[in-house]
Amino acid sequence: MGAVKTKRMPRAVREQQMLDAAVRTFGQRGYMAASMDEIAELAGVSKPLVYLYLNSKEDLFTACIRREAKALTEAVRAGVRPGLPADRQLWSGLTAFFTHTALHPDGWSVLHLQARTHGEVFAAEVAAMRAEIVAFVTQLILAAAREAHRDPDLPEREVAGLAEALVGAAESLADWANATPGVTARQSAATLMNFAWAGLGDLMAGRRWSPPEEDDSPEAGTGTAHAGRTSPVR
Amino acid sequence: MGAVKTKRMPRAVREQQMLDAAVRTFGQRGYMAASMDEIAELAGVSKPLVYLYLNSKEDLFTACIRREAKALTEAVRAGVRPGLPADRQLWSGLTAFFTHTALHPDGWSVLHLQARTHGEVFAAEVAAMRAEIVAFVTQLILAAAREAHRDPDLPEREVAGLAEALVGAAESLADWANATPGVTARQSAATLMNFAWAGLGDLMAGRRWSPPEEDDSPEAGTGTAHAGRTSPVR
Amino acid sequence: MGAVKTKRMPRAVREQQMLDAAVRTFGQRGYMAASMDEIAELAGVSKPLVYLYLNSKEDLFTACIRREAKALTEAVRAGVRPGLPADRQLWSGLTAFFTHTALHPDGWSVLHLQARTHGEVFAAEVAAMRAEIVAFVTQLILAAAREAHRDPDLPEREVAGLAEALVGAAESLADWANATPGVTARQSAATLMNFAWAGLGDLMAGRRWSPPEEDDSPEAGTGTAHAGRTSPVR
Amino acid sequence: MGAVKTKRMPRAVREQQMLDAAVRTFGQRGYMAASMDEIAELAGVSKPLVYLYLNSKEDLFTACIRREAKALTEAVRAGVRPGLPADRQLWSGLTAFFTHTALHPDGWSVLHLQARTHGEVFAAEVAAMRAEIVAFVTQLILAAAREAHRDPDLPEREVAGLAEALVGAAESLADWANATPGVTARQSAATLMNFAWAGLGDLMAGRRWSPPEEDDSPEAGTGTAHAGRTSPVR
DNA sequence: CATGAATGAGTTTTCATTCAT
DNA sequence: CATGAATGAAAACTCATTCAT
Repeated sequence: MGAVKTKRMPRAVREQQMLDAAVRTFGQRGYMAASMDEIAELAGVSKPLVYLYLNSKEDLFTACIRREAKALTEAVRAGVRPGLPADRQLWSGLTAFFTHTALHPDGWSVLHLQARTHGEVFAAEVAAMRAEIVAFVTQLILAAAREAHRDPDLPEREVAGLAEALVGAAESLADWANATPGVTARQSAATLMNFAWAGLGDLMAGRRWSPPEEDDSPEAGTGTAHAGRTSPVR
Repeated sequence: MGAVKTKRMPRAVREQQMLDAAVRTFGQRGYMAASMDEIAELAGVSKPLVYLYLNSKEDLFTACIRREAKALTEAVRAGVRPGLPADRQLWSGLTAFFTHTALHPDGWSVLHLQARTHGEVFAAEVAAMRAEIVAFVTQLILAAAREAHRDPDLPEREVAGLAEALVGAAESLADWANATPGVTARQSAATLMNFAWAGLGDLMAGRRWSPPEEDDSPEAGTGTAHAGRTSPVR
Repeated sequence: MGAVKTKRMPRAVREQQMLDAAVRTFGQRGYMAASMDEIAELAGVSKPLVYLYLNSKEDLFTACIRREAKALTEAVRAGVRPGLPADRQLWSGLTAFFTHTALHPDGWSVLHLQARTHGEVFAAEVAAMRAEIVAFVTQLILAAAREAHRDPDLPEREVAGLAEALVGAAESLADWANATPGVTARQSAATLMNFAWAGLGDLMAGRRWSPPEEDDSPEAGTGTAHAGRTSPVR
Repeated sequence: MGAVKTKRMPRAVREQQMLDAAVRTFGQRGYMAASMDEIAELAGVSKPLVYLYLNSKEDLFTACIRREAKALTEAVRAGVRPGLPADRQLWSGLTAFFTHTALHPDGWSVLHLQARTHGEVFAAEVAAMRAEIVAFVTQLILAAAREAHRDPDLPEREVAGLAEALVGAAESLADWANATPGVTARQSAATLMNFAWAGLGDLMAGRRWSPPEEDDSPEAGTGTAHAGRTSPVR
């Protein structure tokens, strides 16, 4: 099993083998630490062929990102049954998401860790995919409100923030699940539903948690502590 | 401000200057893209001195991680008043967390992005800090249950998952807040409390979201879908 | 015009197409910067065919040099009418030379620039052609002396030097004309005749310019100034 | 004798050693065929040091061109005595030129062959130096006319052409002398003076060689032969 | 201590060249 | 013959790291 010296393959096949090797190497070593030598060897071909087909390290990384992003979004889309109620849709989407990230940890590492730490160009590539998912979740939250026959009086901006939080929590859980042996996709999904869905329900019912009035002084000894985004020390 | 040509400083001070420069460079460029030349110049010292004090690039990076991890945990700890009810404690802890990550974006980048993308050794360093914070949050959740005079009958394992989710969501929000102008620490904290605390409350009241019985077939055609962390195809 | 997809041409024709493409590419890019890929594509054939017919890049370049050298010498020869007086013969030879180099700038670039800058082997190839032309010019100078019924008492060696100078000046002028828009072949030839022929006439009449006696000290402080070709410092 | 492993030299000295090695390598191999490895080894240093001091192959080549151009122009300038009559000035300038090119054949190859065949940027660098020399020669021709108390009625443009021809002839002769053992700088200078100076004298006296009226048809069989710069087949 | 001089070992990338079909 | 698949060898360039002064 593994890279048997198979010669003379059609281009399309070889390209996939190269992408497989690249995703694995980039996912484990990181973009910069991954060497084209290693990728070529893992793919079972010579370096010039990698360049002939994929042009450059940058292009190769971009191709990886695109392929993995497409695979992930399609897995999630395929996992969701359009007709179901909102919570069921969210559940099945999350399950598909955690299943896919568990089956393709290197692809997930490329998307979630590597692509975001190695240049705006790559980050933008992932941001496009993420935006699509956030939009999907936003629709689900609004649908849930409609199903409950409530007018949650939630400003659009807040809904966006909640969707962000939910997606972000899912991403973190995926990392954690991949790093923690024994956690299944269903468990991750259940944890997240329990953690968030009831909170969302309360929110839509108008019950929200109110912060106390200016009681704190974190960042001990610093008067500007509550300033949040005041220009940080550079 | 910055690298004034000041001679003859005690070693401890010089080391801090070097770490300042290193955190900033690693945070902005990434571990591999950061060059020792740049760090030394930014610190206003010669390269051999950096090696004399900090041995190697790896050691320097590790030192950065340790310093920033310590600073972050201490900031959070200092923000929490032990006597308060659990929700207030969580609120103040989150506010301290978001405040600190906003004031030290390069340090946060080193901890959350760079350390996790450049080798197991560095990742382990951060994992230790994270474990501490997760433990703290776990205590809060249990305290909340006690305060509600309920026995939520939550298995330890599930509590751990919830704490993970909460911490993970906070991390994601910190990234998002740092990348989105105009979001204050208080706002981030409020969003997260609204998003999660009610869900936690429901959970502790015994109301939980129940997944449907084995209805899904994610990763179409693959029987191992529910296997979560079964060894992925390598 | 150019590489139409015409199949099944006789070998000789295909070879000429390849040489056309090669001369053009070598002339414009230079020997090393020219890639076999580019040449094959410009010739409208596949790379292996180029190797089948012409063996290697070196052989291909040599073939280019030979073809262009032959074309140039034949053009000059064809331009000269054997029966005319020496000055008229020189004039028509020069005109033919400047006309040819203007019509085939890439060929001229290959001969005069590229072949001389990329290795002894190629330079020798051109040197052979040049020797032929120099010999022809030498004959013309001697003929001119005979026509003038003078015995100029020119040592053979000096005649050789003069022929060299004339040919060299012609080469320089050809480069200059090719780089300067608006200069015709007749103009170049006229400039050179005016520049040199009277000088030659005077020489043959025994009037020569005499250098002063050892007055100079070029290459200040170096006693070897008059040494010309003594082995230079290596 | 040669590159003894001398360590720890001041930067200025090492840079000259590197330029020496580079001029020699570029002059003999050509710009593209010269490898930075070879240059570094010949200079007796490691490659990184070459890059540290001279940035890139392009910059290194440019530095070579500049240094050699400066050396050549200064050698010629130093060889000319301002007070002398024009022919004596030209004689001493030519002698200095041929002496210098003979003593520094690699430098001359870099200037005359390599720099002109490897990119506009380099060619421009040499063109500047050449323009300076052509201007100097132009002044000499005009001075000669003045000394002869003649108004040669030569249009400025024609004088420029003659200066070009003279400089071009000198360049060609320098190449030839460097390739032909036994030719001294004085001999080259004398040949060129004999070849050209009398011709110039005749020209200034109003005696010029007149081409016959449209008698020729070089480039046998081609009707466009006399067109000089008609667009060549591309 | 501080610093300029110096390098070993690696990186990405390109190209002439060949074979199997 | 024609062509797509494939590579050995080398090139330019970079960087963490170390001494001698």
